[in-house]
Amino acid sequence: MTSHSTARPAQRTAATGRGTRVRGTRQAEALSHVLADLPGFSSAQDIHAELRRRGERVGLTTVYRHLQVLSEDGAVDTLRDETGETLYRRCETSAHHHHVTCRSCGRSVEVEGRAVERWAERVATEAGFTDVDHTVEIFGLCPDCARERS
Amino acid sequence: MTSHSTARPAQRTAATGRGTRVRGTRQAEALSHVLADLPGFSSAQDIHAELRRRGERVGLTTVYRHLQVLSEDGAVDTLRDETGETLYRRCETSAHHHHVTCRSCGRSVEVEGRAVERWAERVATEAGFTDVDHTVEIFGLCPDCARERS
DNA sequence: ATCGGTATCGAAAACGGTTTTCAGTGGCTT
DNA sequence: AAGCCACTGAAAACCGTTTTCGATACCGAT
Ligand SMILES: [Mn+2]
Ligand SMILES: [Mn+2]
Ligand SMILES: [Zn+2]
Ligand SMILES: [Zn+2]
Repeated sequence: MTSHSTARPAQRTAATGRGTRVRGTRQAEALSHVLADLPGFSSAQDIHAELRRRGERVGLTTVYRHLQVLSEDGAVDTLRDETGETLYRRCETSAHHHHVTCRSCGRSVEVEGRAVERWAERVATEAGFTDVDHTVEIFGLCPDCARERS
Repeated sequence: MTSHSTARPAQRTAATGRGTRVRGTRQAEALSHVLADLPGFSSAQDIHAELRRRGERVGLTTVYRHLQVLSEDGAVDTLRDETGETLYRRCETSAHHHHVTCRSCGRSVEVEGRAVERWAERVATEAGFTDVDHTVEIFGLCPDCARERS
């Protein structure tokens, strides 16, 4: 994916004053650009490192704070890697979906499937559970990493 | 860890014909009993607390160590809750499976389903990924907790 | 421009689960 | 009895993340 997603619904900040968060500040803008460029899931610390590489001066605390808000707003997806570290990636759709993620480089593809949604709902109901929710993550080697490994 | 690459002769507990693995020590035995009694996923600290409640003197470090080994051996299942804490539960089958877990009390049911296995494999393959793996967790309210809540 | 109020920043400290360290203990074999 | 060595556990380290709190940036009002 190329950068510059432009056509973003835009957060009325400078426009209407009392704006929603994110955007508006130099730090939020810089973070937004990095997120638009990173192709896969990255840790907060990796994102912070990328900001510094670009010459942006943003505190790690600020990175964490923005990622948390973006995550709550559904603008970024999160997942935990095997070490327990939280990884972030810009979200491309507002619909419920899951990810196929490369365990080597973090690149990921958003996928959806009624099959797994139905299955989750069914087995939970059969077990007598209500208010059902689920987490599904698929990991593998992306084409590039698989090629590089052979 | 004390690896020592050489095969560990620590299998002598089995030599006494006592049964499955990890055993032999007072601590391992006590942990085994607690795991057998706990009906759902519990944190290492909860398990440690339960041991103390029963009057067993076992160090928290030892609890972590045994749980890690049991987990690697497939004798206990693990999952991470929303706070990132690792939860443990005795595993009842050696076959690949998933869990429907109560987000209120931790009680859980083991389930399996070819539908979700096939779906995961399919979407990953369609995305060009290889060496595919997946994690699936279903959460909800168990009958008891649902009743209690209304 | 100046002032004041408020949202945001960020370095440093705190937090909390987990792992590592390392001196001691105790079970087994000889 | 002696020795080997896996096992133990209190204390410290680890490390990602959150909290604290004084500093700074932003903005409207004067
Ligand atoms: Mn997404
Ligand atoms: Mn499965
Ligand atoms: Zn890759
Ligand atoms: Zn329950």
